[in-house]
Amino acid sequence: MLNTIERRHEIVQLVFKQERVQVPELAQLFGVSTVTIRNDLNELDEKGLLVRSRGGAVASNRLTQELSLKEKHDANRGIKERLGKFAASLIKDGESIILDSGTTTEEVAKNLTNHHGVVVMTNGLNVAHSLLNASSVEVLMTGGTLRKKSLSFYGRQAEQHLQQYHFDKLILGVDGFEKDIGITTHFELEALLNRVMCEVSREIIVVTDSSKFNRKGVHKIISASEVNTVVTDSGIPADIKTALENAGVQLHIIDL
Amino acid sequence: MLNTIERRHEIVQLVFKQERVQVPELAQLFGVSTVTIRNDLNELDEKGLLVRSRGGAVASNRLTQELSLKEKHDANRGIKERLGKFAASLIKDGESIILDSGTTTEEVAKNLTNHHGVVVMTNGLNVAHSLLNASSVEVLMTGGTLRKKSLSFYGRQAEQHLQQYHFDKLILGVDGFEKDIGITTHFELEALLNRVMCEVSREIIVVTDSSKFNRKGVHKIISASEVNTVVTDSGIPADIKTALENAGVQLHIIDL
DNA sequence: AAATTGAATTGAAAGTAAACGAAAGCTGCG
DNA sequence: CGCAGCTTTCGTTTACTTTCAATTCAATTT
Repeated sequence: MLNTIERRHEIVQLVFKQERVQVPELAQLFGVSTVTIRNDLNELDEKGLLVRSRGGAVASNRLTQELSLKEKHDANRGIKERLGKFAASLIKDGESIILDSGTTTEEVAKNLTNHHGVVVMTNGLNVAHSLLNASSVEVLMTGGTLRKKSLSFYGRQAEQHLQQYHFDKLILGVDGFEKDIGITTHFELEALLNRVMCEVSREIIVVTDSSKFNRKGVHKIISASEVNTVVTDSGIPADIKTALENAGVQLHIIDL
Repeated sequence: MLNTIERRHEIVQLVFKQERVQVPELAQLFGVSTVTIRNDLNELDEKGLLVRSRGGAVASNRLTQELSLKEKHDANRGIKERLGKFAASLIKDGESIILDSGTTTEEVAKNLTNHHGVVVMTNGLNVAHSLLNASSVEVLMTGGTLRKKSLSFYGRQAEQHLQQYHFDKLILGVDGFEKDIGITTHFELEALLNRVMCEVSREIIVVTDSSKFNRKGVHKIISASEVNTVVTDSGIPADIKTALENAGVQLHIIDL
């Protein structure tokens, strides 16, 4: 039997997943009365987490935004968690690093709570958020213009800010990784900023689940051979694996 | 037998691991009364380490926090909401503004969702977060060094970033407001940044509940006469009211 | 456009489990 | 000893859910 918060949590998830829900459907699903469901829906509407409609509720934009992140999370969550955990282990106490925005790097951030004296620069709101609990990690942020879709900051200001520092390591999440073209992304400003990140970092670590290989976005960040280290899962295609090894890239492959 | 700190630590781990816990379950597990467990859970909820629910607690994340049944027991919350709403009405479509960090300015942010073409620069993580829903508001962030206690960014980088812009209005929340000394705060870097904010804005609007009058912090931001507009509640002391009026400051007083 | 109709919503009352508050009891420490 | 910080007990209060009746709503049919 779920309590109020859990039930409402589920409702929000459900509304997000299927766009709309109906009162009787929910009542049956949770084994409570329709009145209770109506109370829930009204409360959630009040908080802006969904929009009430007669007979049920529909998703609100806001949610779609906030959860678009969460959802991506779901698809490969398990993998990303493990990649994040491993990537975090590559960071030593006392180092200064850049954490790119994105769900994978967010997982890295979550695993930095026990690191000491680490300085983390990021352009991702979610990353900064995850680092709030890491009491001995200093958090810097690039600032810039917020792209709400990805909860991250871009723009000339962010780039200028980065150029005034130098970091030990950069942990980069990517949209696409092809062996000939290199690392790519869909959003131009992101590519620009990522390029600056690469410039001001001694070591470039790419963390990505294997689904990103042989995919390419429009905007190139850097070529594959410039990457120092890749953390990925065992789904990595064989040809890319050998190509990276030949290029002298250090590969860490996490078994699924 | 575990001591309080150890027990609470265990509780947090447990909540994290199994998503939810229940009071009787924990009471039995640790061999203490349910009242003690409830105290623990309430403490941990305050600290944001979990979210209290009736009968137990659930793991903390963005969603559950919003769902959290208990609204902040901040006595001034109601006032702040109203001040925020009013201050937001001072902003016209198309203007560019700075929103200082803080709970009061966060309330302003929440009321900007229906403004169009507004550009908001902020140094507050919570402000940025609140503006995620405002689809036609562009959000800029100063970046800088994160001060976790106040969820906001400070430092030279933030100041430099601001100096490259010019804004129509600055909405400032303050720690202290004295008629002779002016606006003050407790944290030096905040004072420095706020001073830059004042420099790059045409109009300075201070939003504060009346409890801040005749309190002073260590670091002065600007003197009272430099403020263009003050939004506060009717608890403002009479002498400050007349002093501000004489200084040509525009006063908006919200009735309690 | 008015009337009809069945579903959805609202409001009030009641039951139950949980939470709260105050006072008293423990425990360890200077 | 006496204080401070937890913890317990116990009586009271609150929160949540349900039931049931009354009302509103939306979409037909007349």
